Amino acid sequence: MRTRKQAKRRNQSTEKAVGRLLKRATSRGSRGLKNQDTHLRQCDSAGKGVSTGNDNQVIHEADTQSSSEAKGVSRDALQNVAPNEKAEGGSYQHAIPASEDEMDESVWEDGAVATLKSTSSHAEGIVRGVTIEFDSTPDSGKRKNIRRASAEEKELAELVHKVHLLCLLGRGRLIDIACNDPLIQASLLSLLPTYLLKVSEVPKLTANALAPLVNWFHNNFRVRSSSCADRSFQSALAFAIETREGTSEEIAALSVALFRALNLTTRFVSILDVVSLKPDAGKSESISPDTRKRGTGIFKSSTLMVARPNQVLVSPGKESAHDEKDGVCETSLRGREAEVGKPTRSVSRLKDSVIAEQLDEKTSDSLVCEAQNGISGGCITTNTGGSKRKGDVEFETQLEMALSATAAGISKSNMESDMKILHSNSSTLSSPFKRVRKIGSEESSSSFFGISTAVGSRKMGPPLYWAEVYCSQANLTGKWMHVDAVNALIDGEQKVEAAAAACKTFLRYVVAFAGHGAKDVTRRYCMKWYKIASQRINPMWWDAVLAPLKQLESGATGELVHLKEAVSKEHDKVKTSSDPSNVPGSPAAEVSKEDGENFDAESSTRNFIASRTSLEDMDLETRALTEPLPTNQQAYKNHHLYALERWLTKYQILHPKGPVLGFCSGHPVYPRTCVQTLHTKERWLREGLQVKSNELPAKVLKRSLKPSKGQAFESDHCGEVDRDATIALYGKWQIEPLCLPAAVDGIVPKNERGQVDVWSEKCLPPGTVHLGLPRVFNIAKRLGIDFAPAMVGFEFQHGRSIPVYDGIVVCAEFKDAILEAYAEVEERREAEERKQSEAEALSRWYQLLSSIVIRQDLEERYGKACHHMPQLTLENSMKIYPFRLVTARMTDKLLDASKLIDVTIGADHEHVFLTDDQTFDEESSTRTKLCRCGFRIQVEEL
DNA sequence: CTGCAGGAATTTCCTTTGGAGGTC
DNA sequence: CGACCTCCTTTGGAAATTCCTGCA
Repeated sequence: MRTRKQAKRRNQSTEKAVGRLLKRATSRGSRGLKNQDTHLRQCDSAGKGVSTGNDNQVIHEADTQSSSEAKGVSRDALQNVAPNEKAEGGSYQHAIPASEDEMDESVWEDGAVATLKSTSSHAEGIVRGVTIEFDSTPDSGKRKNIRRASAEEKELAELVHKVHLLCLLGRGRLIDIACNDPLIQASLLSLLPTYLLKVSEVPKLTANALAPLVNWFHNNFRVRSSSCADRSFQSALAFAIETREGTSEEIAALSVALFRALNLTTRFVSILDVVSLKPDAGKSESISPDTRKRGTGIFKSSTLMVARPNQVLVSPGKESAHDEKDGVCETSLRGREAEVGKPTRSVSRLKDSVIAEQLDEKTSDSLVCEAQNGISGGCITTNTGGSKRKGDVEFETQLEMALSATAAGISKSNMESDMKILHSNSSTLSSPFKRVRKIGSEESSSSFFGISTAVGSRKMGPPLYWAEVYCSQANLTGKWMHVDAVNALIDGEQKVEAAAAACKTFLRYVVAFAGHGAKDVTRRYCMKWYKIASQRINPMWWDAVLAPLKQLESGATGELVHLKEAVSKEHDKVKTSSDPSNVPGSPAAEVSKEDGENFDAESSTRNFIASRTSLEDMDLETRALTEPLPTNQQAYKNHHLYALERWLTKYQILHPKGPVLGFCSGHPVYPRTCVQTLHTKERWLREGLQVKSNELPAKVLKRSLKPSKGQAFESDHCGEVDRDATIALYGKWQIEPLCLPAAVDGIVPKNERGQVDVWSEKCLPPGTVHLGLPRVFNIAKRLGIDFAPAMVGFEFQHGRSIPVYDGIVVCAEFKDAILEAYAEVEERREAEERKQSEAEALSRWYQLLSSIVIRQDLEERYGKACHHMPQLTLENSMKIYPFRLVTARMTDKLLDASKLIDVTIGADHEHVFLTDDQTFDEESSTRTKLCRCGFRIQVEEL
């Protein structure tokens, strides 16, 4: 729109200029054209897009003029140039502008003229530096970028995304395998102080037990940014052990190897930082390597800087909570020191460093203390002693939320009472919204309370790799514990998302690798699934890819877990709560179903044995069902769990309309499972379903009948007769399997158009078959069998939708008879066709050879002087002699066409082509035959 | 600076049941 | 005279998606 407006404005100004041109007659006649010229050049520059921008930049740098001065300079420059013009032509001295508008215009025009005419390099430079295109360039450049990605580009981007995913999966497996390397594990064990070896002996593993180990590791291994790409990952790991430093990937892998060496069930977890699924996102993504590089650079140095103070501050064998706390606090300190120490490149780094310096000026001690105070609370709640309790609490809240999200009956009363209270308390609708907001903020503040300012700031790189250690005692059911040895973080799964987000890394795929397999554990780390859902690949594909890997992973880590009765009950609850949410086609729902079944089987025994895998699946599923309500309305547009009525489409309805799960901006939030897609009767029919009798339409749409161009006037006269045409829509619950009238007495039941719509086999009336054969209706007609044309769809041609037919529908009893007759007829037809084509071939050969004979005849009669006989080929002989030249006299001389291939009769001489005189050219597959008389013929062999 | 809401631009999806004129 | 073939104006409008802008 804006573009059009601008174009319009430009046109208007051009028109004005043309008008003036006409008024001012000859002296300034070129003005309007020049103006147009300028516009053209502007357009050109717009077309150039980026390159123009660069040019300008170059000019800009050369001039060392700020853009704000450009206008002023331009005028000055032009004024400077003007005298030259005067001196040369002098005709411009009358061009004193009468108004502001005109002055601007003259400046533009003269600018262009001056650029063209000026010979002084200095002036040229200035003028060029001020070239008018400058103003238009950024705008046009921006506009050029707006161009949408085509379907092809999207497809390509998706392919690239998939390939990248597969590569990263492969990489992850590679690392996982390297972590199992006995040599690497042994080397790590040899470095480990003996007091830490006892970790493996702890029967009931918790986060606390891991803390000293993680701290030791963190203190002894540092992150280096650059990697040596040449060597294998195993040797890179060995080198990293030797030097005690490596890439964050290597360090994380080493931590995994160490844990595995200690007999801990451990996974290598990685964020698959895959290229975007959206083609245009490549542009924004292209920045990300920079950020990444920057991040890792700082990260690396920060870690380097930390090592020392860390050793001073943290003594091994301390209480885990303190260790953890110190570790975290120091990360922030590290970042600060790193910034001071490193030269800065980008603006943000500059900012960071400024802040860092400011921070540095403060007393670092107090800072550290503050940080410690701030963080320790979170750390303690997260990690010390409370991990078990916290897990329980989490589990309970999640269960509650799952129930409220899905099981309508249970939570409805509570919800209603809540609503009543809310409504009685406030007259406005905004209050429920406020409440939701408040809850949300409380939640977020509490859950992220423990986040260190460093993890999740840009000072550190995105946490791309970490380990997951199975802690049997971390939860009632056992838990996969997030262990980030690089950043000395344990059980910080909630912090990962924020940390990644701070580094502009999307948490789209978090994959855990073990036992040569892999499992998607994104749910554990991603709290806002709706934000990443659209950035992930089609889940069907992803699940299919992961299925075999998941099995491998499960085989390696999925030991059986003995559960207490209480736990199993809770899981039953989870199962029931997840059942109503089973949306067909949603893989998550399918998983939950399977789990439910598994669990049924398992809980039937008294011991309640479940595998770690199924427990984890259940945990992830619970998380999937317990996402907090988003606070912004737009998040509900494609939210997998919740829906707002305002985002429903024309063909959607809420059924049942409730329960209300909360409010967003005053709008009630419903479970997504209540959203039903409606269809017309015809549409349901297409799927082999029909609307139950006596069902009223769930929704009635007004069809806006478009009056066609010819009818436009008529409709004016007729008023709004056609306007109240409606479309009746029905929902899934109003549908039953299609029962069409069965075929009776060999008569096919037909629709009002005398045909059968065969959208699928389901749409066939009972007792009939679809014979999708060409020309079969002739047979049925001939045999006197009742049939109906089978319409299989529509295609658009010339602005109309045209039904597409494919064969016929007949009663099943006639199928064999028809097929038999059809085969017979088709055989006859084919024989006929073959005969025809043979006859045609024969006739063509005949024509060809007659033409050759004619030629020969003519040659002999009139072309005796011509000694060298031109080569006759099939092609040019056909070109030379049109078929109609074949005369009756010639035809007499022609024998059987098949014989004529080898023997051609001339007027007085019969050519004989002996096999000895034949040559064959392999390349062109042509055989050259020679008669003793010198006549030569080339024949293409097939 | 970031996130959100609303609007504009653009793409995708859904709908849908030829006929006049010429030739054989 | 009827069967068959060819050509004609390219859907087209609503929903969904994406991008931009202004605002808090």
